[in-house]
Amino acid sequence: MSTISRKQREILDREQLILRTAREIFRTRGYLGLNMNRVAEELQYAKGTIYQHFKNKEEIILAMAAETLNIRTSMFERASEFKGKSRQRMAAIGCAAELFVKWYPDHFELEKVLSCSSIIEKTDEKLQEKKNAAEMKCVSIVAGVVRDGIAAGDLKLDEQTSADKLVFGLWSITYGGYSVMSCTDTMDMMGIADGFQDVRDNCNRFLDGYGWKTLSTKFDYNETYEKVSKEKFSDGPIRN
Amino acid sequence: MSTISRKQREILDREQLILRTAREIFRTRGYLGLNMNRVAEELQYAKGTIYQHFKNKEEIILAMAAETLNIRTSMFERASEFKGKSRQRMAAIGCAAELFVKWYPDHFELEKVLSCSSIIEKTDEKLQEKKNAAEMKCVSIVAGVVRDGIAAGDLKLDEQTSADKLVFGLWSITYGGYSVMSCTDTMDMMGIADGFQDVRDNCNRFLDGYGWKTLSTKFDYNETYEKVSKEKFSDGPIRN
DNA sequence: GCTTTTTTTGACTAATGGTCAAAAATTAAA
DNA sequence: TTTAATTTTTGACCATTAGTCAAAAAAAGC
Repeated sequence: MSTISRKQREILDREQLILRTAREIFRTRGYLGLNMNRVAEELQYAKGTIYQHFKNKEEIILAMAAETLNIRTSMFERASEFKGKSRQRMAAIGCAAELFVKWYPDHFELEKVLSCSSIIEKTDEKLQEKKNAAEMKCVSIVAGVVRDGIAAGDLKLDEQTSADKLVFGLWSITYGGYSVMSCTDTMDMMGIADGFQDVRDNCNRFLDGYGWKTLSTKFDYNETYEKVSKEKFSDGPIRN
Repeated sequence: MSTISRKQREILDREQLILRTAREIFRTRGYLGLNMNRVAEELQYAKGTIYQHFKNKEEIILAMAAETLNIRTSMFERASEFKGKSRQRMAAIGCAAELFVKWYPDHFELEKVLSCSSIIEKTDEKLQEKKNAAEMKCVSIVAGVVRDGIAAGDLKLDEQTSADKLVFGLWSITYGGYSVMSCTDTMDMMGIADGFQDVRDNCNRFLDGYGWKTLSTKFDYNETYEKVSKEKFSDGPIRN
């Protein structure tokens, strides 16, 4: 006999159902096309029932983002377990980040919406913290590899440079790069043809700048990407 | 005798008035707090009159962004005229970018809103192109300095690296960095105290990675920032 | 002056957000 | 099994905002 009733289970399952449906609506019609009426109609529930689960559509979006961020976390975790020198493990995480963007292209759109302050302000702080926690985990995985690099003597940071600053830099290059990529106009304008490759290379040069061994000018990290992709992520995206 | 009538002038001026008012509303109440009713009420015009100028609030936001982007362009132009070696001129543009973010903090919020595809899709393509043109100018100023660096022999790029890729990288670091900074939660999470300094440093290390002379490990570019700030931007923000 | 053209207005419809009392379903007690 | 108490669901309802358009007002032309 389970600890929760059949009804309770039903309600819990419905939460997933709502998120799945909302994801589909968001994917096809975007932020402005997603609304509580439509979700309710699609699922053949009354509007009030949906409101029992989420205060507003912004909370649905936040919950969806938290969901995919958790997937990203597990991808980062898996990547960080790649066997190799510290900088190769960093490249492995880069590979995970790249695959994540390719596999879950909608996630970025969610993030962009949630970055608007008047939108995120409509959501409950508790829910925000859930998303932050997921992001935090990702950050700490990256920071862990940086620290491993330092411990192994592959990377030496001076007084002014903290491991966090380096993580911040990588975050900026990838987040910024993928953001710019999501606007084709800007990409054309900049004359960037293969954004993914350029983000890789820019990360590498950045790490070269901090002198993290082995420098990308001495070692082809694209090979590592290939290897990680095969070894760790050959199953393809996790669907839920 | 002017070529346009008094009435025509009045209408043209009102466009500015609308943008100024909308900016104030957007600044205090954000995307969701800005609406055509409020703008009309604030200006004591009928709603229909506002609609004569802008199809919807998204177009107002786009127009505001184009306006501030033009200011940024002129700041970049001024910075690129700084007398010094190529890499110092690049630092000068970094200084301009930093001051722009500090002086016009609302602009980033506009950009975040406009990065949401379902929002930007509501606007007229002609208007989008106006904003893109302003951004394009900024990009080409940066690309110009990169090319100058190559011409002067301060920077040597290999086969796989185009000047554009380098610009893309700088764009990613600054855009990504400032984006992350605009969310205090993420900053705390990452343990970043002085984001502006870290963006500077990360840009420098990135350029070091590409070997752009003089390396930041050999030269203090913070001094250049100071100098540029005094020489080129001592008047403070342009208000309109 | 009068006529034509342009501009402004705000009442109107439509769509969405969000609430809540009543109805239906479920669970607990007798 | 029946009845009472509790929980969940429903959709009518109100408020807000988007967007339209015929009529009124203002401006321009003659």
